[in-house]
Amino acid sequence: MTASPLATPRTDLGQLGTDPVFMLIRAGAVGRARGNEVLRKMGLKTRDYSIISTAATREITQKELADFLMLNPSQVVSLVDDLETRGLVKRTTSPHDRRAKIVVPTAKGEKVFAEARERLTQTHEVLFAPLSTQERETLLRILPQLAFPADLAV
Amino acid sequence: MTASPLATPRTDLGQLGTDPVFMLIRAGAVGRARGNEVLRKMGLKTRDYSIISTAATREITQKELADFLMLNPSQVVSLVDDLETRGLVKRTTSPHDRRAKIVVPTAKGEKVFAEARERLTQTHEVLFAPLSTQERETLLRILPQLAFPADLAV
DNA sequence: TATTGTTATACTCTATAACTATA
DNA sequence: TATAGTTATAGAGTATAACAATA
Repeated sequence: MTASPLATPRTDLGQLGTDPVFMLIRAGAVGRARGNEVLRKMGLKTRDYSIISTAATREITQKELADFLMLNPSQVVSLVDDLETRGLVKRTTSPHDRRAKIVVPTAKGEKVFAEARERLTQTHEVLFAPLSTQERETLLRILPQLAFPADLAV
Repeated sequence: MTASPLATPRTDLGQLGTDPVFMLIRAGAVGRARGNEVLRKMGLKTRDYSIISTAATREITQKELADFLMLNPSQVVSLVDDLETRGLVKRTTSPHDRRAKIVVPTAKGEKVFAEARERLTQTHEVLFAPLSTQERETLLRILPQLAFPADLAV
């Protein structure tokens, strides 16, 4: 058999191997790849999941989704269009601001969300298997500070 | 003034706010955005930096770069083409395998790398400012395991 | 006047297939 | 036969500008 492409870097990572941002990006890419893989048979991508998941647990407008998920507003439009066509979410006009559209999951969307969430949680077991319980706790405490920096936007 | 788009999520993150992979992706995106911002005046992106940085500290072929950076081989071709045109790297044929091209930084490339590295290190000071010394150490110990999983490729 | 969502459009990034030269 | 690099091309993702409705 041929060696894993990841085996070599593991022994000699070079300068980037000490760059925390590079590793955050790569770790995220690994996780996203696994997520897309496991969601594919549901016809979803992690991007879709991020919309449904947020809409299912928070009242949120498209503008807020764009900020939260670091997407362009026009991207949110087409993502929500697609999810709406598939009957997973619907748009409702905000009672406080008739310009804003609140994205709400349908009953079907809730089911899909629950299943997708379950599948993704299983991938986490694998992804974070190398970490001790304490390391996982530390990571969960650290990440929000890096993912949502207090100082202004990105 | 208007509130930061990141202020709201900070108070109520919804379900994704507890998803470690989502936060890895977002933290990486925040870091990359800051990196691109600070490298822009050098005419570089973090993608270019990742090539130069690795070539400057390791003997590496284009194929290995593709695996290490999770890029398509054809992407590496055009990235290296561009860097070579700008006189920052050159290609040399591997003495062990005449198919393989080793990417080597030029003297100019070394200088650019050193300056870029300095600039990026400064952004890290800001990005990781919220973390204690111990948290930073833990993070640096954890990340390689997530970024370079032992089990096969992505 | 400014903002949300929308549309159209351009731009960048990524993936696929076919080719060459080497192995 | 298989692999590294290359090329051409298609597809997916992202960014920009203009507009209508609303604030």
